[in-house]
Amino acid sequence: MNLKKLSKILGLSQTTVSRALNGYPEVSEATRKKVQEVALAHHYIPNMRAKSLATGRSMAIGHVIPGSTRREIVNPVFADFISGAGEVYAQNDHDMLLSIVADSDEERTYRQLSAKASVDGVIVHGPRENDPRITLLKELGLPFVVHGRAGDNHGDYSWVDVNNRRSFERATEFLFDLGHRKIALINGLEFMDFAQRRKGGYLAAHRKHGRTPDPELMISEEMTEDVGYRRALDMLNRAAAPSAFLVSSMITAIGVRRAISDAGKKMGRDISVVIHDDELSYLPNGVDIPIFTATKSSVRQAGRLCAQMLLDIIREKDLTPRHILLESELTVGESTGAFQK
Amino acid sequence: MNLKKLSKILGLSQTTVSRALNGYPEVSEATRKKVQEVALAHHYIPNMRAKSLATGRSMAIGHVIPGSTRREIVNPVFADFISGAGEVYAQNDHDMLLSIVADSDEERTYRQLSAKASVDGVIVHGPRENDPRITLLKELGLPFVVHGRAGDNHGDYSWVDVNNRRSFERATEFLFDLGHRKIALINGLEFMDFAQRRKGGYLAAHRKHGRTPDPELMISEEMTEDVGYRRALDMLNRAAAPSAFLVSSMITAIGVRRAISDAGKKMGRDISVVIHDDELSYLPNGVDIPIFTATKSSVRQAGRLCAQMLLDIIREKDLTPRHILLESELTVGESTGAFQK
DNA sequence: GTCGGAATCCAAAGCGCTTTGAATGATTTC
DNA sequence: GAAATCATTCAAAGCGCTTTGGATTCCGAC
Repeated sequence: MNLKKLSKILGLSQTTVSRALNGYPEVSEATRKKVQEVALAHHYIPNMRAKSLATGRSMAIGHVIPGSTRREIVNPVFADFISGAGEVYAQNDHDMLLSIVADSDEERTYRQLSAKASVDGVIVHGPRENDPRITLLKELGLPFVVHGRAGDNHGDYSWVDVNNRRSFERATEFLFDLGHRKIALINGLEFMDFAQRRKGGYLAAHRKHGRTPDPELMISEEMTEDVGYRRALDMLNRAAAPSAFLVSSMITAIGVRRAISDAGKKMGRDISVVIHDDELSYLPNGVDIPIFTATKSSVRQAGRLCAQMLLDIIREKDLTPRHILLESELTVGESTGAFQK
Repeated sequence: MNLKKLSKILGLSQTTVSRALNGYPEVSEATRKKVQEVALAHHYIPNMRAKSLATGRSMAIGHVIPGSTRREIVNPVFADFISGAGEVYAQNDHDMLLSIVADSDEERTYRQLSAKASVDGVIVHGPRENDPRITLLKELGLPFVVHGRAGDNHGDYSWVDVNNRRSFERATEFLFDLGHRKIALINGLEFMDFAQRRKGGYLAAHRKHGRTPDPELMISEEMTEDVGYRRALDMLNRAAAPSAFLVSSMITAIGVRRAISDAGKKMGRDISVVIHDDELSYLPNGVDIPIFTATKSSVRQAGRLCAQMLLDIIREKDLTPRHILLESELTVGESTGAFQK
């Protein structure tokens, strides 16, 4: 079923049928009703390819995910993010186009997405400091929203971010207040912007308390379970073992917890742990009482906000930068306690 | 830059330029070379909307994910799956279209996807027994591949699945051989096909050993960490506590491990655990020695196979059903040991 | 009566590509 | 040397929709 056939059935022109269905005022209410009925009865749904070509809008948003070296796609954090974004797209009748690409192909992918005209805008994931993608997208004139920020110069593009620096500063201070002095930081990959900010917060808190952190206690790696396990175990076996861990992700923290347990210690009593909790659906931080003390911020909600912001930008055709800075909530759970000599 | 301009620059017709770029033989090598050079120099990439309309192929594959009640999308297993599929799409110049929809809208979404012509085929996720989506897709004539199977009648559609029944039968027998008799099964949601098959394997092993499993030890729920924790803890506190757990997912197993630890027991010594390991990138089952004894099968690889199968079906225009049944590997880790009286 | 303007509707152009069917030279065949 | 063949190239139609720029009809107003 297509427009041509449908209008033949109705005895109307394609123009009128198209207008009737798209809510234009130049068509009488009587005919509009009739058209809608017949369209429904014949399961008529406009061919999107044709519609896109005619309108110049593809009604789709692109998400380009680094897939090989940096395995962002498999990061459960990402899954929750696109789940939130997808909700918004569904409500607004948009599609989500996912491209999983090797790092080296990233620029080419964006260029293609823009030239092929298969999307109306993109969400940029996992920004690094001074991320080249941002310059590229501005040059291409393709609307975009960054999930996170890319370095200090973040006034001239749109983004949604968590106040990572503040979160980790507070978390570190919280541990200081409990009496901890040797606090390990198990962070995400060095070149990720959020990791830099979190480190910044961690360092700021140390400065404030007049202390220099032990560089051996600060590590930056991919946020997998086994990294958390191995690194924490290593640290716990050192002479200058930490009494507390500040961990960038729930996944890594699960590894840290395993390490603590394997080292014969008890989390919350012998060793304190504070995590950043993205409120992952499949890894909730306890049900009534939080398992981990955490700086909490829903990444699913961030996905919703990014998507909504991008759709607004596209609809309003207004590229002036918008920003949303989310504050995390510090929730105290069972994984922290006063420092035991 | 578009075809029209490009052909004007070249002093050729659109026909010739199009053919030169698409590798048709009716164009001399000299002109083809020239065309390719100029196209590259001007960053010419054909507009996909127009190309789709003209060819009738959208070069995109749809993945429809239940998003609200059943939160499949946020299942980390899913993330690894689409990562594998995405690889194959990228190699074959296809896009991935992700639709996250409420369960109630699922049928409508498939109809739309088909009518809107925005995809050339779809992957069906999380099949239930006698899944209505399969009938629908056949009726619509939209090529598809199911990840998993939907009940016993699985000869007449294409699928890629793990031999779940056999996996869990072997795993159960493995525990029997170690002397365990009270074996708990912490399974996925009842109506999911894979959960049924795993239960089937678990029951078959029991029958073989002439034992009836305690129904209180068999649970079916969403595969989150906290479900694993709460259910395992409940069971461990019962009079007739199990000595071993058979767990459907790494995520749930992490909760089970936490419960065992909280119950003051040691996994591998006091309580044995066997899991199904989908080889999730962010939750690897140990690096050298496996943490958990597991029936192992890479879901990322399953994603690759599904994608490749679907692309083949579309390319060959041959809808005759194809099947791949993957066998899992039983790897013995540190989470199992002989039954201690 | 005629005119102007609403209210409806329509024919046809256009979105950027592929593809059919035909034209143009160049080359071969008899 | 004319006819037939081949290698290249092109003009134009078509994919299914939107949208521009009229047409047509029907009114009340003058």
